Amino acid sequence: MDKIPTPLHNESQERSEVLANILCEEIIRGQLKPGEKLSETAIASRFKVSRGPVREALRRLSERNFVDFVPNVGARVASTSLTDMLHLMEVRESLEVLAAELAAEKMTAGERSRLEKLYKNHLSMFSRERINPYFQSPEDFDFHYAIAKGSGNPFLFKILCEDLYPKLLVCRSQHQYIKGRGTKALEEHQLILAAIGKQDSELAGLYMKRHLQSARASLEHLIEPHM
Amino acid sequence: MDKIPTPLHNESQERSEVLANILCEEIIRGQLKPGEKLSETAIASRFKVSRGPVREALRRLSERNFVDFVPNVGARVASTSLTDMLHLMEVRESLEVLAAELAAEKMTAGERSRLEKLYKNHLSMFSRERINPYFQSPEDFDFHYAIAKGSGNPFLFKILCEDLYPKLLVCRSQHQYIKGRGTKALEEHQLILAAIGKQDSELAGLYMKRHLQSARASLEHLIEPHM
DNA sequence: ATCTTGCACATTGTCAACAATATACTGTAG
DNA sequence: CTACAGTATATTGTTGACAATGTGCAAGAT
Repeated sequence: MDKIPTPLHNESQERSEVLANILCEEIIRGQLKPGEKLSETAIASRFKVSRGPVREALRRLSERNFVDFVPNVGARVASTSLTDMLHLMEVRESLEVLAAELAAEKMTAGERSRLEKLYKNHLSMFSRERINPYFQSPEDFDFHYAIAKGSGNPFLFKILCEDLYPKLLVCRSQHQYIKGRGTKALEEHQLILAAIGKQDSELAGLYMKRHLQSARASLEHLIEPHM
Repeated sequence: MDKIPTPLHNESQERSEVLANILCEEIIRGQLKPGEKLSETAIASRFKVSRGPVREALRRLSERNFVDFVPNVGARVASTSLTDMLHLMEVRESLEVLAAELAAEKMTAGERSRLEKLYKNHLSMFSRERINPYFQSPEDFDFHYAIAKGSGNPFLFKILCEDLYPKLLVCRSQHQYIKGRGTKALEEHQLILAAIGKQDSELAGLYMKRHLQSARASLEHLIEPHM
């Protein structure tokens, strides 16, 4: 017999997980503003659930640093500064160089061809609508996801894709940071792709380093004037 | 009026946090075996609290990957293989090189002298009781903590000190992995310390890389035979 | 003998009421 | 008018009961 799925009820997952995902999404999309109070009762009544699942969801988000949590006071949407973003990029750079090196060593032929297909899709997409800023678009992240996965290191993957990238997305939405490093980023991807194709680990790492360094540099330029 | 603090009640923190810390500690110490079931009711009655705080504590631990959690089934102590440990060391290496480089650039004179004092304590301690394996002892981690802190990058610090190190401790306890790389590790620390003292970022990174590579190598030797 | 089927049990998920703590307000003293 | 104290309110923390789901056992069919 078919189930009739309602937004929150009747799902196979537990409510607290669904809630955490929804709230996380809303924080990333900027619908929940940084510093905004996350009242348990308010959220509970909004989603028509009791406070129990809400509390568990908020605990999870706090563990992942999407909300600041103060005992007996409550949870607020974590606000991330541009300096935070710079720190994140610093860590990201170091980890993605490792990911690129490992990917060059360990990716299977199938994974490599899929990465190439991904790149070609992005290329044709970008040539059609060149206004669209490529850097840090969902497609840009796709490319980096694939490499993180290809590293074969599940911890590396988790830190990059489940911690760092979402956090960067939050930063971006909180600062309307939409950089149009389109063509340049694509060219850099091509170099990385080629190095991985040749299974040249050092080269892949080097190009990845340059790729992210230039991204970080353009971010630093954005910060300097404000100081 | 003075409060009479009972183990769990009357603390300033909330119970779920205290519980999470206790359970985390027990997992690290190996008192809770990998794969062991963590029944909510059992834990609740053991600590004389209701299941609510226990659930929240387990959610937190699951978010930090100390327990595997399956909805509607429950939580179990996460079991980590030696391969996991190798993956962790891979990530650690990359991040600590960054930390050492940043520490060399950014540590204040005060922080540097404190690091040196730390090292000298370890040195004298080790010369007294040289049986004690230094590598991965609490003291060894102290040194790395200080460098992670000195990097000035809070995210880097969090990943290293709150995610990676605890996870490594779990691995160690689950495999009785106690390596006695004592003198060698201390010598390596001295090189790192000197480089940081000279504020030579590249050199500090290089020595840190070698330090962790040799640690990882000795771990790999441990794994090979089992394959 | 082995595989299903159904029931009983145990465990987890959710809820609503109660207790403890923090916040906001109001009135008073300086 | 400002600063402080005390109280009222709102929010969070905890609890025990109830509902939903998963697990294991036992009886019967193949």
